[in-house]
Amino acid sequence: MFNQRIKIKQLLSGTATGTEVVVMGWVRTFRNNQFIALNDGSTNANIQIVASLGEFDDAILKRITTGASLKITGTVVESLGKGQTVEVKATSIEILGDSDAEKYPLQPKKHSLEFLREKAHLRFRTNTFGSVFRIRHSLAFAVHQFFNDRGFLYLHTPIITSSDAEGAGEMFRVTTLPLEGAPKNDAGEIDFTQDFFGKSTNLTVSGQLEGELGAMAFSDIYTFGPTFRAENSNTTRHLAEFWMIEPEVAFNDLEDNMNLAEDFIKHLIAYVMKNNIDDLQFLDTRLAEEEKQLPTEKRSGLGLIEKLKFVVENGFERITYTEAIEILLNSTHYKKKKFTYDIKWGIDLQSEHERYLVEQHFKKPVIVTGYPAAIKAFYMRMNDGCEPGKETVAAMDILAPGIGEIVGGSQREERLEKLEARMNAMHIPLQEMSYYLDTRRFGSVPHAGFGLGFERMVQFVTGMTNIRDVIPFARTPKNCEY
RNA sequence: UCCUCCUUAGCUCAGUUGGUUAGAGCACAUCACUGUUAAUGAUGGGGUCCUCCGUUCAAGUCGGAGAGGGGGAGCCA
Repeated sequence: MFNQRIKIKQLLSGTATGTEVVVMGWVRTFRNNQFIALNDGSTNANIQIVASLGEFDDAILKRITTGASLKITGTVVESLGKGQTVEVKATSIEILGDSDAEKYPLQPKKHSLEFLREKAHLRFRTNTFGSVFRIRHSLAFAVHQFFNDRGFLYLHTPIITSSDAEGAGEMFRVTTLPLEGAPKNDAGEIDFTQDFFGKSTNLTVSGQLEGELGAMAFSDIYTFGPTFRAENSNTTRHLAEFWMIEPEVAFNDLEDNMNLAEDFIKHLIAYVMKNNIDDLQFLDTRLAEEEKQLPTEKRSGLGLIEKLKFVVENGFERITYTEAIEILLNSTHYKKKKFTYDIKWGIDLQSEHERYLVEQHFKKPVIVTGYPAAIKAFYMRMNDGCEPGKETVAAMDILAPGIGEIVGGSQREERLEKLEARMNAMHIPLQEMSYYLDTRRFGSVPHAGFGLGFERMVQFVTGMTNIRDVIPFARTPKNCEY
């Protein structure tokens, strides 16, 4: 058997001195022709391998370059140096893979995130991305743990869908028809009856509608899968391909929904704080150094770990849309005319408004409920007893410092007549959505759910400011490498 | 899609009112040193100044167009 190695994380967590070990990994630095900092991705901490002078051929030593992969056999010993408590005194060094020092792009120095973004296949080997992607993994695990512990069923909703009425954004078409000379029907339109599925299909923009179908049988379901939006969005918080978590719960109202979302977010953060504290500490330090470059007013004030701790330990602020508008209208920020966009009841809150509420006014996550019906999706439940012209829906958005909207959700409209009326008003074809309306026809129940953008959650927990740095291979307009 | 900023060595960046041979640190190579912590010291190699067009005696520097990237906005998660 080739692989009898010990992982560096395990080795560093208390292997007795004198133990014979095999370690494998990639060279981070090679100092003084004697000291190899070896990393295997299990942790940012390197194990120092000592290649004592005179014990190894120059031909081997020359091949120990940054990025090269090694198999080391040796003994765990107490370190004579100051930077580490233990090290491995090598008895054999095997070069598994050479790395041409002149051509290897990563150097033992700080690289810009922009540069590393273009070297996405190698950036995993850096401390920053090592930490980010270990945390991303932990968050994904914690998602499943949270819902499994609560008896939710993980429902796999389709990636390819024929439903185009969700209205969540521009869709990527899926077709096997030829680009040139696609078959046309009598009306001169492309004839999708000849397409692979016999109809027009797209990549999903949300699993919610299918999720609702599952919730109407299993009571509590969640989805966690890739989602695709063909929006021409060029921002630090949008991707064309991203992962979304969408729980859908029968018998829940809006308040249950908010409680679930808040518990969920707190669970994710607490899990990472428990299981990835060394990675968080690395990112915390990194962020603090980055913030030193910023002018005082742009600094966040709280360190990364402090911020996470604060979120876990404090309740999210809960306000209605109407209250939010009042707060904004009464703010000195508004009176000094510092908002670009006008504020009045009925507008959709702009980024600057959300940021003001979260970062200036409350300084913590805020849940805004009861948005005007006119600016929200058809499936959201109409609130009863609204003033005419000021109809609201049982929607809720969770706004987080630094990234804005992290969760969007609602209690769904379970009353068939009201739902149909709303769909008609919004020109959504009832015929195509007949399957969806069936849930309201046969044993409809109050239910609610939300969507959480997984990458935005990773951004929040890691403090990374650009969403392209929290997904292994980002897909954005005009960019689909790898 | 809109606004704005940027593009000089492998990387990070400097480059004066347009002026002669475009610099630094790191990286890389060679040598020295050898318990180093992004090792150190010496020496050396390394440039389509993003591309094209224009202004000028002269363009890395000024103007225009294009490409790529960053930040912000809209759309949203």
